[in-house]
Amino acid sequence: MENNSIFIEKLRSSGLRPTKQRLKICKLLFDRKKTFHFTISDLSKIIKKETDEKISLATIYNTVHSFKKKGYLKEISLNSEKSYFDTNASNHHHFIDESTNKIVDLHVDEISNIKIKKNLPGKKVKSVEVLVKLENSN
Amino acid sequence: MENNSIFIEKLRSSGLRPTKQRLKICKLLFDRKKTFHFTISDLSKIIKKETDEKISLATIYNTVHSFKKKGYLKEISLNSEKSYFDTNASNHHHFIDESTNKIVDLHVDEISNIKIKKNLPGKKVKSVEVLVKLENSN
DNA sequence: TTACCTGCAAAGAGTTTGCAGGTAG
DNA sequence: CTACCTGCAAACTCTTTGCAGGTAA
Repeated sequence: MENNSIFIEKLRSSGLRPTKQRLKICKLLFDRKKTFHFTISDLSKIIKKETDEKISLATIYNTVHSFKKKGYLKEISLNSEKSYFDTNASNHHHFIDESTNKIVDLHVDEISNIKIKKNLPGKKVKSVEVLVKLENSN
Repeated sequence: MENNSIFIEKLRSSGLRPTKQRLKICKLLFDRKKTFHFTISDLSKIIKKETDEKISLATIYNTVHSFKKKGYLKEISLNSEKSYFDTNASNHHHFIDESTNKIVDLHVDEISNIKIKKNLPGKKVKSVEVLVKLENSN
């Protein structure tokens, strides 16, 4: 499949064979400048719209989950019926606008340094995620 | 229904009539010293165990959601298949132990003050929620 | 050729809804 | 008496799984 070598490598390192469907998913997710926040059904709809084909849910789920496990995608902790994923896998936080349900990134240098003063025996901090909920300021 | 006046008031102020089932739910949720973190199915199982009766899911959902809307319960933003609720409705944060899925409160004075340095036009901050993910430190 | 992949459809899990009979006010 | 409530079951949504035919290596 020609010269999508970056995507092929991403797939292989995630334990996945590079197939036509998965390369399509890669292109949609990673061939963009800005962070992309999506749900599985968003992704499925975009695929159907942009191409005329449709990739089955099973394939989308397994590809997205493999990328998440490998660290190429991050899952966002919202309280929502759906799972949201983020193509920005670096350490950062989120705004969620509750009037529109839009998610916006909040970089670590846009928030004061966070220090946890309590710790639980036998446990260590794996990650600290901040969710800033927004509402209209009318 | 005798002297459960606090619960009756909680229900009425949430727009709900005080019924036997709802008073039972109130007792389980609010008649305790420590914060209680639960899912709807946890609550349903506890009711079945503690009493010999069973309250239908419809009733549990509508009562819990009314309490949440009124601000007596908080919903916790985890990325989980289920919704978690918290009987501590004050401003605070959470630890989530990913090896056991246990939730522990993190009080605001146990974390450094958080300052958001970015703001979005026309929006104001409604809440800031911190989720600290834990893993075993062995 | 072999192991893995795809698409489909069915199955699961959590949540919501419609409805007929029951209860608070 | 009326409006609201309960329990049940069906419906919905999102996600996962099983399987038969297809494809990468």
